[in-house]
Amino acid sequence: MSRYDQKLEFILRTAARIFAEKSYHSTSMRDISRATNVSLAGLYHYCKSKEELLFLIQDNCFGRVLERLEERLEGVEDPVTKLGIFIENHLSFFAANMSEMKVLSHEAESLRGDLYTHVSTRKDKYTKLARKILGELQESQQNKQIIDLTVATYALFGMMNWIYNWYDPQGKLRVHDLARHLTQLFLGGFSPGLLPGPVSTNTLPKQRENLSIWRGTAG
Amino acid sequence: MSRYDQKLEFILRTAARIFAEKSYHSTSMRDISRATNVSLAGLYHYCKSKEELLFLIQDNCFGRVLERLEERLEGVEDPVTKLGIFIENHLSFFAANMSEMKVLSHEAESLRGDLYTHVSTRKDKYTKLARKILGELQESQQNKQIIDLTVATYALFGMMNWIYNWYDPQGKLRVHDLARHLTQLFLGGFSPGLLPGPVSTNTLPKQRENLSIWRGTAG
DNA sequence: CTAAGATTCGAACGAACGTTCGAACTGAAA
DNA sequence: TTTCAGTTCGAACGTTCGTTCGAATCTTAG
Repeated sequence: MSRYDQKLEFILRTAARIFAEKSYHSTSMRDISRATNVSLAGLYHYCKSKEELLFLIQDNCFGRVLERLEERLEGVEDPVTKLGIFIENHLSFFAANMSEMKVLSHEAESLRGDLYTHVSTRKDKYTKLARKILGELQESQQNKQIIDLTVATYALFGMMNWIYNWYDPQGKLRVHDLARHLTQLFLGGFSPGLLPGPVSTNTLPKQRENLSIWRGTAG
Repeated sequence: MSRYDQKLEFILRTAARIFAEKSYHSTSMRDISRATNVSLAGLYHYCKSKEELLFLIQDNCFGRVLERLEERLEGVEDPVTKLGIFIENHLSFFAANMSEMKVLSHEAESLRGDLYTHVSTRKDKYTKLARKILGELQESQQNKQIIDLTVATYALFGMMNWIYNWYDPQGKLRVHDLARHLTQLFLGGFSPGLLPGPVSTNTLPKQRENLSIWRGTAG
């Protein structure tokens, strides 16, 4: 690994940390310059723009997650095992690279043009892989079609990606236990056996309500 | 409702839409001026700063969600029903005010100082209410302590709040059905009856791996 | 050593930012 | 009509932004 690559990686790591702390758009190149002890102009020897920094972080991130996932899924047939691997892979990467993964989740729309398209395509591939696993899982059961596949897929990603809002990898809860809990929650639910029957019909508003956030105007 | 209040609300609505589209920090007061047809200086007759705009959006948002939730929860005892109401309330507000709720979820850390504290306190109250409901639900069952309460709470919020990344209120899937699916998924799981047993032990990496996003360096 | 490329940076660029200020306009009360 | 508070805005402020450029410094092959 060349000196150039090492320093670029150091810059990307640092940029990811700051992007995660104060968001991409309110981080200045001067912030990154200060944190890396590389002069403002010097940064542009390692990237052609601030946006490329964000792109490189996101692209590296996705590349590694996908790469490792495909390795781990090789030869596995059982859908339940597949899902377990998927969740474990996603969360352990997340926990080991909180800044980068937060940037990946939170700054999805901060890229524009080709860079955005490139990352979105990868993201789509990743999402579809998850959806496929859930589809296989559903097929392998008797009770089919209970829960919409799209809803389930995004619910899974929501559960997993939301952790950047609360999870502390240094805290008491280990990543592996977190993955176990979320897998169990997703597969078996929070209170298996309970039917949410009365919820779905009795508690609905009986008439049209004003659901607007703002007082006194129609929603 | 005075003319002043009406115009302020119009500005807040518009600002929320733009904040949701291109994020708070990359939206300029000039963008809001252009979209509202209020001059740049004119905006400052209705707010004292750009940050106050964000605060007013978030605070109004939370106020209404909490207010309506407390109304609907009044007198309800059954934890399952409570949870159903909570999810339905959250999601229907989300769907009816996608921009504002996206801003609330996505720009949580964009406020600073007292404004941040104020919104955070409200958010905390809301989170604790959800946690309390889940606690009661867990108490009312035999199988206790299966899933960590903190994990479950944040998983629920992750599932719900993530919808700003994919859900289209104008699309085929109705909010009520979305709420039903998510409630069912959370309570009963995606495939109730399946034990994720083999996942938790067999598929773990047998040795320490490099989990870093970056190639060639230690994680 | 010398030469040549790779790396670094101080200084500056034009553009865009949030905010302010005083003047102009408006509408209703007197 | 006069008055005055409420509302609007053009113009400008000081600051910070991403980026560039030419020169200086460092590294290494010959």
